[in-house]
Formats: sequence, C-alpha cells, structure tokens
Amino acid sequence: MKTDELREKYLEFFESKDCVRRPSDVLVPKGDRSVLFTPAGMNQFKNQFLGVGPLEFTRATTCQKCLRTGDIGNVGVTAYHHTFFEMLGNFSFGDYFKREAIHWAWEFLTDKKWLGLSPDRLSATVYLEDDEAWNIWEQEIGLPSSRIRREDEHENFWPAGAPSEGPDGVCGPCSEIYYHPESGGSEVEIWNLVFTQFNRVGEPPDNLRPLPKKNIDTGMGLERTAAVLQGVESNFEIDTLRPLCEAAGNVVGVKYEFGGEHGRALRRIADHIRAVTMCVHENVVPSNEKQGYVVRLLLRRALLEGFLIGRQDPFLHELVPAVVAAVQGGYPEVGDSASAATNTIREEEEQFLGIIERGLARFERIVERCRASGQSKVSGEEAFELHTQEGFLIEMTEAMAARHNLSVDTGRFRKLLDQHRQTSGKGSFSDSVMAEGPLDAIRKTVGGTEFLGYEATRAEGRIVGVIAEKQLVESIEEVGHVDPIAVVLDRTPFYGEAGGQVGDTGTIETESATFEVIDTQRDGELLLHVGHLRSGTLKVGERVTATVDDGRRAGIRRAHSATHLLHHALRRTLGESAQQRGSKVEDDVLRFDFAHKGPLTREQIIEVEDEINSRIAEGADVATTVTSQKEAKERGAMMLFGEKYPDRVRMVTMGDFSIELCGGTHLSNTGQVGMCRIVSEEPVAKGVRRIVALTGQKALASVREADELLREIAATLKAPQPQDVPRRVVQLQEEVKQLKQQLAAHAKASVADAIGDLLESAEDCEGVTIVCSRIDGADRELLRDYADQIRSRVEAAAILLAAEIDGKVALLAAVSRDLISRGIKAGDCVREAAKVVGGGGGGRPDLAEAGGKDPSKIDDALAAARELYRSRLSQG
RNA sequence: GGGGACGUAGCUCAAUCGGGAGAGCGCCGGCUUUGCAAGCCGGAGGUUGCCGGUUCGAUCCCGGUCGUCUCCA
Repeated sequence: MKTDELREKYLEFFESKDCVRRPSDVLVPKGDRSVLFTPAGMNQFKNQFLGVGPLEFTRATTCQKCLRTGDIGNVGVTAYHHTFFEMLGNFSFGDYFKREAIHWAWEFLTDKKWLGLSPDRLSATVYLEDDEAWNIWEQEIGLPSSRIRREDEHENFWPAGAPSEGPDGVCGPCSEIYYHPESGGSEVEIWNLVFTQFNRVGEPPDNLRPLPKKNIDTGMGLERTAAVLQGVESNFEIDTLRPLCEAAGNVVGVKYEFGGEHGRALRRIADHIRAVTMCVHENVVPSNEKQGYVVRLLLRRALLEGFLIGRQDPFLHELVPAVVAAVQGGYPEVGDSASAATNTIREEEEQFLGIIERGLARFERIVERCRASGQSKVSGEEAFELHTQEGFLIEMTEAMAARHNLSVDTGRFRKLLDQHRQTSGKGSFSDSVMAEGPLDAIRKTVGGTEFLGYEATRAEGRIVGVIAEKQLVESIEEVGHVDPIAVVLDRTPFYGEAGGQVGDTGTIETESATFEVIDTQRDGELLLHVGHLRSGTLKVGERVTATVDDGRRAGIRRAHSATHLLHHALRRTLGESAQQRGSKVEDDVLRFDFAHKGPLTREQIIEVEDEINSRIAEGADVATTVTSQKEAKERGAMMLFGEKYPDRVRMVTMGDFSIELCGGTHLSNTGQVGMCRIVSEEPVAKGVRRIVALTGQKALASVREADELLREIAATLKAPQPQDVPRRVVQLQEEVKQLKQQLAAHAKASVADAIGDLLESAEDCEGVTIVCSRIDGADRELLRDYADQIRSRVEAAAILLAAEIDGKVALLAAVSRDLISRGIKAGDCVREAAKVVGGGGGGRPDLAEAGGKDPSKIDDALAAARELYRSRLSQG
C-alpha cells in the first residue's frame, strides 16, 4: 500500500466513526511556548483535553506534521527514526474511550477492507495496573494473553513516568500495538493508544484523580506503518522516501544502496532536507535562535554529510524538487514555495561554507600548535571551542584533523558538551504544559468574551472574573495596587492585542467605581482588561459600562488600514515576494516587517509612499465580511504558509486592490487615513526589512517637525535659505579641517623653537645631553614630540619631561637607543621620578611614561631624574 | 531562556606586559612605459561600536549596552 493511500484510508476510517477530519496544525504551534515544534498529533487539541473553551466537536482525526530532534543521532542509523515525520491520530474529548479506541484500532489494522494485517503478527502492551485495557484485549478482541505484555509507567504511561515523577496535570496509561514482521526481524511499535483518564495532583500516593471527562489520544507513525505494509526493512525504503535517498545520492555523486557505504549518510541527507524544506515552507528559516536554530542545525548536518562524501559546494537546495515530489501527496502546497525554499536553503549553505572558511584560520593555528608540540591529538577543549565559537560540527573537525594526520579527543569533547548542556538547561521550558491556569476556570464557566468593538467603542457588560496577583478573586477594592489587575467581562468593546494591533485603553465604570484600562490582552477566547482601580469596589457579577478611548482607537484604525495599503504598495513596487512577516499597529504609528533582500532605494521608498497616498486620495471603500476560509481563498485573499486560519475568517477589502484576512479594526474609507508618511526603513533579520510609518495627526506633526528643525539649522548656520544648508556645512567642515592642520603645523614649529632653548641650557655628562625640564601647557602627545625632536637633534640624549595636566602630573622619559646598552633606561628614570610626585609608571627602555598626583613636587621629580641619569652615566 | 567569541582605515586583519594606532589589498597623486599589466615614490583615509569604571596612562583590565557570529535549551 502506498503511503498516500494509507494516510487517506486512516482518515476515512475514522471519519466513518464520526470523527471530524481536521487539517494538520502548523509545524510551529501558535501561542504554545512549551514546545519549539509540534511533537505529536494531540498538540493542537491541548485545550480540548483540558476541557477549556467551547467544544465544536468531540471526536477528531488528523494526519499531523511533526518534528522531533531528540533522537537526531539515530536518524539514518535505525530503521524508524526521523526528524520530520507524519503522525496519524484519532482523538476523543470526553466522548468514546478505551473500548472503542482498542476495537477500532484492531478493526482498522486487521479488516480486509482497511489494512488487512494478519492478527497473528500483532501484539499489544498495557500499563501494569490497567486491567481494563488488558481485559478488552484479551476477552473482547481475543488476543491470546501470551501476546499481551504489561509494562511499567516509564514504558506505558503518558507522560512517561508521570505517576511518580510528574508533571502534574492530565495524564493516563497507554496501550501500544506492535507488528512482528514476517522476515523475523524485531517487532515494530506502530500505534500508541493513550487513555488520558487522570489528573495528577502532587506527589504519590493517591495523586491520580479520575478526570470527569476521559479522553483518547492515539498516534500511528505514517512512515513506519507504511514500511510495515510495504514489507520493507526501513522507513527510508518506502515509496515516498526511497526516491529521495536516491536523489540525494545523485546530487552528491554516489549511488544510493540501503546497505551501501554511503547509505546512512544519504538517508540523513534525505531526512534532514525534507524537514528543512517543510520548515522553510512554513517560513521557519535558519537563524541562531529557537526554531530557526534547529532548522539551521538540520541543514548544516545534512550539508556536512555530503561534504564528507566529497561534495564541498552548496548542493542541498538541488534536492528541493525531490522533496516536493515526496510530499506532494499530502502537501501539494509545498510546491508553491519551492523556489523560495531553494533560495533560502542555498543562501544558508553558502553562509555556512563561508563560516567554515573563516574558522579555518583558527583550525590551522590549532594544527600548527599540535605539530610544534609534537601532539597527535587535537584536545577536547580545542575541538569544543571550534564547535561553540566557529560552528564546527565535531565530525567536521575530526575529518579535517584526519587530513593532517591528527585525531581528536572526542571523549573530552563530549564531556565539555554535556557540561555546557547542563548550564544551558537551567532556563528551559516549563514542564507542566498540561496544567491549568487561573483563566481556565473562567473559561470553563463562561467560555469566551464577546467582542463588540467593530461596531461600538462603548458598551454595557458584566464582570465575570477578576485576577489580582495571578489569582482569581471575587472582588477588588484596594485603590493603588502596584501590579496591574485584570478584569474579564462577558462582552466588551475593548480590542485585545492581536494581529499586531495593540490593545485598547479606556475605562470600566460601575455606579460607584472607576477602573482605568491601560492595556487589553487576550488569552484564548478571553479578553483581559489590564489596569488599575481608581475608586470604589469591583465585584464579580456587577454590571459595568466599558468605554474605549476613542481618539486613540481612531488613530489605531488609521494606522491599521494604512498597514494594508503599505502591504499592497510594497508588493506592487517590489514584487509578490515582499510578504508580510510581522506588524505592529499603534495610535497613528505602524511598523511593518516584510520579506525583502537588501535595503530599499530612496526611489523605491518614495514610490511606495506615493502609491499609499494615491490610494488614500482615491477614497476607496473599506469593507469587512466574515466568510469561509475556502471562499476567502478563492477571492484571492493573501494567506500565508505557516499560519493556521480558523474555518470562518474575517476578510477586509479595500477598493479592488487589497484583500486581506484580518481581525483588526479598520476605517470605512481609505481617505480617512488623511496622510501616510514613511519615516524609516531598516533591517531586522536576514531577509527581513522593517518600515515605520505615521498616519493622520502624527504624519502631519512629523512633517512640521522636520520643517522646524531645518529652519533652526539654517538659522544657526546663518544660511539665508534652507537650501543653502548643505553647501554651508561642507564649507565649515573644510574650514575645520584646514584649521586643525594649521594648528598641528604650528605646534610642531613651536616645539622646534622651544627645543633650541632647552638644548642651550642642557647639561652635558659623559657626552650625553641630559634634558630634564618642565613643559608647561603640554599634553602627553606634545611631550612625545619634544622627546623625539631632542633625540633627533643631538647625538645622545637622556630626557625627562614633565607637565601638569588637570591638576595631575604627566611624566615622559626618553633616551637615545645607544644608551640602553649602557644601562640607561627610560623606564627606570620615569619610575624614580614618579615616586616623588606620588605615582607610578613604566614603558619601554627607550621611551616610558608615568604620572603622579602632586604637581607641587614636579621640580623635585626633575631633580631626581637628573641625579639618576648622572649617576648611571658616571658609573658606565 | 542560558553560555562563548568577536567588534581597530573602504575591505581582510596585526598591535608582546596597559605605555608613540599599524600591515596587506583597495583609493588618490607623481615617476617609469609607445600603450597595458606591473614596478618605484608620495598621499589621503581612525571617536579602536557606544557608555561608564579602575589607572598617572586603556585598543588592551572590569561593568553595562548595541551589533555580528556561534553553541546549548
């Protein structure tokens, strides 16, 4: 059976059991900080499992795109490990439970209409204490007890080890189904049925409370099951992946054979490039943090495999078409972003090779050091530094060291890496991902907040929850709380921050109390009014009047509608690739990030600004409609890969030029923007630019400000007209430069004059001119000049110069080079002299500097220096 | 979220122990040459990322900040 066929059959089967077929969630789940990537099918149903929020359905089935990197070292080595893979799943939220889950799994696996696997080749495991599951398997399914195994909480509980080790929250026993291949190879786990029936509360014993509503969460690895059905010995041999491995072989110039010399490496390349392509398709691009870093790592590891085989220029991007071919059955849309993915991947490959080249110098130094000291091993420390600072994967260091006949201390390297892991792990993710927060209680009773803000900025509502210091409270009466309080209403005109648009501000009032809202946030379906109680008492259940600051809201609407105009104008000027990557919409201020390489030219910025303002002048209608996702797509609304849209979407259209899906608040006519002005354009990340623009009042104010500034500059420069300013500035710069040069020349000349006097009054000792003198008004620079010129004017000189600078003493000693061998050193002299003025110093034998704190002793210091020179010279 | 390295002329990078900011390439001018390539001579080009501290004195040591690279989570 083909892989695509298996996927379809599974979903069809569970649809026949009244499960709703849901699309795969995106690879990076939105609003879930507990994971980097979607790790399993149930991830998108966390709220349903917790019983939080409304339930649109109680049974579901999906084929979920997943990414896991925990076992990356096993990829290509074992038969069944992947980074990216697909997980088939069926789910129940308080609906069907253990009996149905097991019966249906068995039916799907063994019925001729579906997979038709021989029952004799299947076995199952259950959790030690789960007699219920055991009995279903043994008595109802009729599986012989010899083929049912009981396993402990580390093997057959989710999360693993939860009863004794936690985390707290929803958990339950599982039952795994294994397939025993005809070839006699080892058993394969093909399906895991999780029965989430407990809520863990604290430490054992008696810490597992039965859930009122029990859930089912199952996962069947698509590739793994396909391998079983196709009777092949590895996931990489199935119909979709084998060609990808072969393509990898072609690209690096070797033939792919499963057991061949390069089999493992090519499987890794195939696995990683598939994962990378899927990520890039969803706009998760290589970077140095979080998800982007994982993508980068996958890409680099894949590149390295090819590099070691012998392909040492970018080649991974050439595999994108093969990936598209492999995944098009399930994800035809990946083809749409293939060329963009190819570019992104090629760029990252080039960058990595560039980094290697830069690190090469350091690597060579290490090799050199080993040679010099006769070592045959690169130390673990050195390898670790190459790894953490230059990005050299250890395998690469080893391979390159081998070329120089050196080995690498990998044992030590691993130890250092482990240490590094431990120190870094301190700030890791919270593990109680399935635990409830204070908001979930409100959600359970009232569902969500109804949003009225599209039509009104003032409305009546009822308080359904108050949160102070992270706790639910019944009422709040303390005026002057330091930490903001959150108030939840059943209905509100306040817009909660979303889609880049900031939350509203305003007031919530009862007859006796006033609450100032400084921000509005959302948590799932709830809108949280965040702020401070100004007077009176707020109680849950009270009726209130909620009033949005409508002047501010108007500015936000102008900025938001202008954002759509900007998006439209950018795509018109720069091309379709100038896709939105993020935005922030505030009161008459907007920030817009979009995909584009390199800075925009001044002309392009003006063109964009012109386009926006023509659309404003045109006064096009702005219309919003709520429609199905499908229809919006057909109308040509922009939909981004890597975004997950709800089934019903809000579509905002402007004239005939802009259609976007948007939940924000907008104007009714583009003319109301008034004016839009781009104030900056800058890079924010690789391939992403940011434009900041102003609308309405703020746009006008900024023009005025610039005008005012120019006027001021012109007045200061005494330029008669603003247009004379640039010329005047150039003129002044030139003047300053000339004056500086003149000053320097002058100083030099005056030094020459002064030196004549100094030498005249200098004493001669054993043929050496001793100059110990005070140069008033000199700085350190000038003292050096004096010393240099004295030394160039006489045969042999021993010098100490002093000056008072800022109430402190600066000393400088210098001797002709010939004198050094006679034991006359500038450093010795300057140290002696510095002692006298309460300081210290040092330098080279021919020139040294020092300082001190007591200017009144300068003459004493000069005398001491003279004395030192004399005595040394007479000794010599 | 936690570590590490780096930031010096337009570019690539030096600067020993804290003591005079440099090289190569590029740029400009001159010479040599029939011309080009090259060569020779000369020149311009610096807030040592930014802020603060220690010190008589900081490119160098310490703290902070910004940016780049990188590892781990």
